[in-house]
Parts: sequence; C-alpha cells; structure tokens
Amino acid sequence: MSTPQTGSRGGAVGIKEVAAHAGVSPGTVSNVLNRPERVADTTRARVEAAIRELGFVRNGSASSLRAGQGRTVGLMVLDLGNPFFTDLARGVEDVMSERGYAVILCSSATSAEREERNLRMLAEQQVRGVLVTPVDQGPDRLALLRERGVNAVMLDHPATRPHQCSVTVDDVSGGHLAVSHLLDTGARDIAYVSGPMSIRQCADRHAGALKALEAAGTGTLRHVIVPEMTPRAGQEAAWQLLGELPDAVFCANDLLAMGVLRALLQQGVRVPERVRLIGYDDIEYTTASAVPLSSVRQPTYRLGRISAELLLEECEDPDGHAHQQIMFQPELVIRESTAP
Amino acid sequence: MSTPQTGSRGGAVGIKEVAAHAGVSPGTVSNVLNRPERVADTTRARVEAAIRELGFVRNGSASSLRAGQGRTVGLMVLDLGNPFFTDLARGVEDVMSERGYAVILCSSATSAEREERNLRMLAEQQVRGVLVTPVDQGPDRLALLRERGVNAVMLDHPATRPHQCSVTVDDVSGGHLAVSHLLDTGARDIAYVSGPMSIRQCADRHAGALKALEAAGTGTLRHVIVPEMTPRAGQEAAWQLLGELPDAVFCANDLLAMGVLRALLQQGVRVPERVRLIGYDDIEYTTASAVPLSSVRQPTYRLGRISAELLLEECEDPDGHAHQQIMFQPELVIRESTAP
DNA sequence: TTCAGGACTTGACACGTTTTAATTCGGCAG
DNA sequence: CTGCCGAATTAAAACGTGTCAAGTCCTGAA
Repeated sequence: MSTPQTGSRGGAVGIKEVAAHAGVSPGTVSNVLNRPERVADTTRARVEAAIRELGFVRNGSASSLRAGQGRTVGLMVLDLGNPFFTDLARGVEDVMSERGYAVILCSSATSAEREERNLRMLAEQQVRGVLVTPVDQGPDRLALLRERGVNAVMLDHPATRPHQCSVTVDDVSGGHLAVSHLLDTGARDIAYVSGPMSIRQCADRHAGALKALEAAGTGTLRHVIVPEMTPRAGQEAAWQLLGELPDAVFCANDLLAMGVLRALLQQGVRVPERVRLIGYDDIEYTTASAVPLSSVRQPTYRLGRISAELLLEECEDPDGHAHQQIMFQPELVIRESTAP
Repeated sequence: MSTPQTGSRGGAVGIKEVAAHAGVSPGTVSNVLNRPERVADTTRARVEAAIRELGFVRNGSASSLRAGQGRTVGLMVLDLGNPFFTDLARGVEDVMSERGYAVILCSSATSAEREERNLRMLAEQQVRGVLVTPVDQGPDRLALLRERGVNAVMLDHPATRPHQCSVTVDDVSGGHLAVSHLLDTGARDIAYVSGPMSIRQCADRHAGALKALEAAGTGTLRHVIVPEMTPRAGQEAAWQLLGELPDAVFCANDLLAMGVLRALLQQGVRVPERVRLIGYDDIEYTTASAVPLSSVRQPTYRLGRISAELLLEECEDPDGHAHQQIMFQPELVIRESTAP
C-alpha cells in the first residue's frame, strides 16, 4: 500500500497528486496549465517534470465544468457520403487539431429530425461553437444553442441572422459560369439535373443557370429533379432524358454527373460530341472518368479551414470579433466533357 | 428581478431550477433522468413537464465528471480523404447517433506524432471508448488510454493485445483473390502498386499476392512503392512502369488504380487488352471510370457499424462482454478492366 | 532595522451533476 | 397502540479543476 496510486480508479492521476509530487499546491499546477507566465520558471519546470513523470492527463470534464467552456466544437454536415463535405471536414479537423480542439462530428443526413437531435447532443456536450450546414431554411433550430452562448458559423449557407458568421461559395455565379460555358460551346437545349429545390445549393445554381440564358438571350432549360444527389440518381435522370436528348447537361453535383455520364455512354451517346456534360464541385475522383469531366470548382478544403478559423476567432475573442459573411467565387474547370 | 432567470449565464437552466419548478429535490430530477423507474409516475410526469417548460439541457461536463464516464467516443482514422475511411466513419456515426453518443473525429493523417497528440486529446475528453486505425505496429500508444479504463476497438487492424476487440477484413485473402484473378486472365508479369510496406494493409495484400503466385506455380510480381495512396501517386507509379509494361497491375487502393488508369490511357495503352488493372476497396466513385474498374470489395459501411456496436457493448456491459476478433472476407468484383 | 511593494504561491470555495445514506410516510401485522 | 417494512423522496457529500482573495517570501529604500 505504499505505491503512489492515490488516484481513484485505474491509476488516474489528478492535479492533486501532481502537486504533491512537485511539492506545490494544486492551484499552482492549475496555473502552470492555464497561465504559465504567472509561475516562476523553476517552479514551472518542477511541475512540468511531475506531470511527465506521473503521466498526468487533465480531466476535460472537470475543467470544462469549472471554467464554463471546454475545448470542443461541433461540426454538422448534410451527408458524409459526399466528398464535398468530407473535404470540408478535413479542413476543419486539420485546423482544430492544430489548435488543440476536439471536433464532434455529426451528420444530419438531410433529416431535420436528426439535425435537431444532434444539436441537442452538442448542447449537452457543452461545445464551444458549432459549424453547421443546415438542412433547410425552416425554423431556427440553432436558437437552442445560441441561448446557451454557443457560437455558430454557417457552412456553405448564407447567414440567417443579422449578426452571424457564414462562409459560402457563390452558387448563383457557379450556375452562371457553367451554363454560359455550355452556351459558348454552341449548346441551346440544356438540361439541369439536381436534387430537390428545397436544397439551397440546387436552387441557387438553377437561378444562375437561368440568368446565363437570359444574358445570352437564347437557349432553353429543362429541369430534372431527383430525390438524392448520388451517381445512381444521376443514372436514372439520364434515362429520362434519353427520349429527347438535350445538347448539354448541367448537373448540380459531380456525383450526379458521373451517373449521367455512365448512362449516356452505355446507351452509345457520345460525350461531348452529341451531348456536353458539366458537373459541380470538381471532386478528385473524376480523375479517371471515361471522359474527363468539366466542372465548377469550389475551394472546399479551404472553406473548411477558413470557417474553422473564423469560429475559433469568435470563440476566443468574442469582443474583438466582427461577424463576417465570406463568399468565395467558384471557378470553371474545362475538360473534355464540354470540349468537342 | 422577479424573472425565473436563476441560471448563471445566458439563461442556462440547471437541474436545480427544474427541481424548484416541479416542487421536488434536485436528486429526484436526476433520478428521472437516469433511473426513471425509481420515481413515482405522477412525480415523473411533473418533472418531465418542468424540463420541457424550462428547456432544460443536461450539462454533460458535470454529468461526466461526477459519474466518471460520459457519452462520447473517439474515432481515429488514417486519412479523411479516403472514401474507405469516410464510409467507415459514416457507419460509426449512424450507430452512435442512434444510441445518443457523440463521436469525436480525429485523423492521424498517417502521422505517428499526430496520432499521439489526438489520443492524448481523447484521453482529456474522457471518452468512453475509442475506435482506432493505428498508424503503425510500433509502440503501443493506446496504453495511455487503457490505463485510464478506456475501451478500444481496433479498426481494420488485428488486435495487438491478447484480449482486445478488433474488426478487420482479410487483406491476405483480398490480395490472393485479386492476383489469382489476374493470373486467370492470362497475365504473368504482374505489378503491385502500393503505399509503404509499413502500412499493414499494403503488406498483407502483397503477401496474399505472393501466395497466389506460389499456388499457381507461375507468374512474377514487381513492386512499385509510392509514398501516398492517392490518384496522383498512382499516376506517377504508372509512369515508372511505362518503360517495360507488365501484363497486369494490382493496386492496393482504388485511388491508386484511378491514377494508374488515367496515366495508361493517356499514353495510349489499352486497358484491359494490353494491361489488366484491378484496384481495392470498390469505392463508389469508380462508377463512371473510363474503363469500369475491377476491384476487391470490402463491407466498409458495415465495418463501421459493427465495430461501433462492439465498442458500445464493451462499454455498457464490461463484464458480460467477450472480446472478439471479427474478420470479414472481401469479395472480388469483376468489371471491364480485367475482362478482355 | 523596518517597512513598502512586488513576485509567487496558497487555500478554499464553486461549477452542476450523481450517488449514498438518511428520512418520511402510509400501511399492516403483532 | 406500537413497531416495522418498503417505497418514494431528500439532504448532503463527493467528482477534479479554475479562480481569486489572502497569504508568504524576498528585495531594496528609508
């Protein structure tokens, strides 16, 4: 019984054991951890040695309970199966990991009910802030968090409240870019394949497409709406178009475009000679596509990094922080699928 | 000052306010939350009403501090850019969300240093368990967590300790499947493109490939090692092979295979007529590949779900739980890239 | 020698919940 | 009427850290 196992269970060492081992008071250990500048160099060295020797790990629950704020943030995305969101998550995770924050990952899977459940869980976890891609424009489910003083940054969605941060990419402009380009290649009968118009991205890209037609004063747009934005759904959308082929197809998403491309090629339709095809997102996996896919590129990874930095700034310096609505401009990437 | 704003800041209601509002003691409210069966029906109803009316949200930090265990688990993957891991993460997240657990997402980015940093962070966060794809076979970095009583399930990696759970897919068998199939198509001079052999998956698939050659009593295997498992690296690997083309290429990864395919086609090498090509993982995004890609399919999403369930079982019933090493068998998916 | 003042350090309480032992209460047998 | 039991509830003591007012020690000037 002479072992230094003073910890409660499993040899967990607390701040008290460290203090005893270093011959100082618990308060000093806490100071070493949180405001190292207030403690004398020699004492700090002794405490740090004790921490290392005992393998002390700070109890985050206690810390966050007492301090009223922890070092975790929530990240809620629409769909973990979509490379757009995983790239974005990668950016967020990279920044948070560097800064010592933990990221709680949630997927709403585009379900409002699941979004609400996850937000409640994030509130329970006492997250310091959240990055959210909201499911819909509907009721402000973030209110629950805001009341509790949790900062929020809207991801790929314009701010819904006057003073709130948001990071987005200009989807109207993206739709405009894509369709202008299709018109430039000579296409006139254009089809737009997208998910439900309740998804803001789909609606905005559609609006941009219409603007491009209007500006050009020529061309028509057909709209095929599919329930999901997956390759399979794209394939099914293409089947609908086979009866009367358009000159070009603009997909709200590269995944959809991959499905469309596959269906067209299977039916012997030549791309781009007979039908031009352009997608959206410029995901990496179209690298070895049958016909290299033109697309509208979004700075996805950077989007994640920047929104993470914005959130941390807001959390760590609430007063000096000015809310920002950052909007990136997308970029046209022309490949073979639109270059006859 | 007559408002019921007894909460500390931002109107955060605590268990005490709820108790006062319902005319019971804080202990009873806690019982309603944690062991509802111990409290009389009428009282429970009154408390639940108060919770709803006040918008009470349990403080997870306090709960986890006092109870000694929270409702979060950690998930550490090797590479968030790889669909294999994001599919897996999706499975984990789905299960955990259903069961009311929070998932802390970490990526080690195949860096031992970052793995260690993240594990320390998970320890601080008092996670109840972790799902880990370890970076290497090296020093047991999980010890830090095990000491603190954190359960661990090894993901896509055999258990390193006698009594530990693990969920894997038989990579030796996968390599065997792939190369046997290539031999069946008549290939003899086969190239294996993979990441560093320190990655277990790469090594095991290589071992399986060798076994297949041995069993067949014919054929040779060249080995091209690239630093990363990305399409770009695959492209560069293919350039190395252009001098003396093999009959077939087996890639440790579909991403590599996509890069190889792209490079071969660009150089006018016909696939599969001149070179057969097979990948690994059967990711969704090869759907619209120039030449539909043969691959070795792993039940990735199920892998995630099952390992999550295993971890929860271990956490919630530590005594009744028997450690399991589950190994799935991969499945050969033959498409055009190996079917001349 | 004394004292002011600064640089560190300490001690004790508070955070919101869970948990244990103690209390109340009605009913029922002796 | 008393004593005792079980069910339901309560009061109070933790959990491990952060914070801040109150100390201690040291240096240098009067």
